[in-house]
Amino acid sequence: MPTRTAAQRRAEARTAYDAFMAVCPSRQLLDRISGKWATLVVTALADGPLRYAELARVIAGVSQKMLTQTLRALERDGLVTRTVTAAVPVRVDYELTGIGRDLLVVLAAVKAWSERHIEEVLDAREAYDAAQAEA
Amino acid sequence: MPTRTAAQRRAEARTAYDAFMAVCPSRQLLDRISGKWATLVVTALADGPLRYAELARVIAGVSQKMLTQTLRALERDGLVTRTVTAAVPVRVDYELTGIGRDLLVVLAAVKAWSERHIEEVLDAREAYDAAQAEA
DNA sequence: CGGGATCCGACGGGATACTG
DNA sequence: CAGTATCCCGTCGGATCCCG
Repeated sequence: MPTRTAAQRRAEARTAYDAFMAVCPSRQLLDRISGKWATLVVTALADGPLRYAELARVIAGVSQKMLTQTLRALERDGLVTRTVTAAVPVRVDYELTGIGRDLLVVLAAVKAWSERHIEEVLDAREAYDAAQAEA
Repeated sequence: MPTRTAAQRRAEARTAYDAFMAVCPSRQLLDRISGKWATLVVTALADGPLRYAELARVIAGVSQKMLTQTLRALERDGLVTRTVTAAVPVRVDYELTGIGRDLLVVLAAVKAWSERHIEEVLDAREAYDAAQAEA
């Protein structure tokens, strides 16, 4: 059961969305799409559809619980499609939607940034911790 | 006390960083910078330094605990500087560093994406929930 | 003003076991 | 293969009180 009716939603929609506002739905969305697992899942689907087990392999260390949970949330938000192929055993493919590919561009930049700047951050941490230790 | 020595870190650094790998430090960094509070704090500092109370006001709904915790983490990672001006009462300013401004570009895109696509996502959710309800 | 310290509930998230 | 269900623990995160 949705917490808001479509009419209520449309009324809200007339005001600008601003994630700095506490109750703005765009902040909830920000909470969703930012975050480790969403970022890794979306970027993992960059080169086309993947099966569940393939995703689990690409994203090393993810538990099935978090993988399933994240995929469901992304599917519900219209960012990923879930295609079941009846067979034995069953085959399930996940693929980015149009809007999902749009998000991919943004999230891929975040992931790439982490990988590009991790060394500087590691050095900064070392310096910070050293300064704290002497104090 | 750091969990790795500088020598160990440097040894690791010779291998490429890939956030898809479970133990890669860049995934820890991804975990840090992705996430609601980090994104909001960094983007809030886009137009220059802000005081603690100003940050708390701009980022509506943030508790002091999370604001302080997030600011400390960003400072430790070298993304934000903390400047204390001795006075009564004390004045503390937070400002993005060079690398912090670099991150801002990426995170601002994430925040903007949320605000731009929230309506489509809301519609997708409604459709998804409706489909689930009838099943 | 800019926090630190503490308590506590809620949820994130891993491990394991079971199913169609 | 692709999940679901359950247990369990750690952390997230808010509320409150206190301090320099």
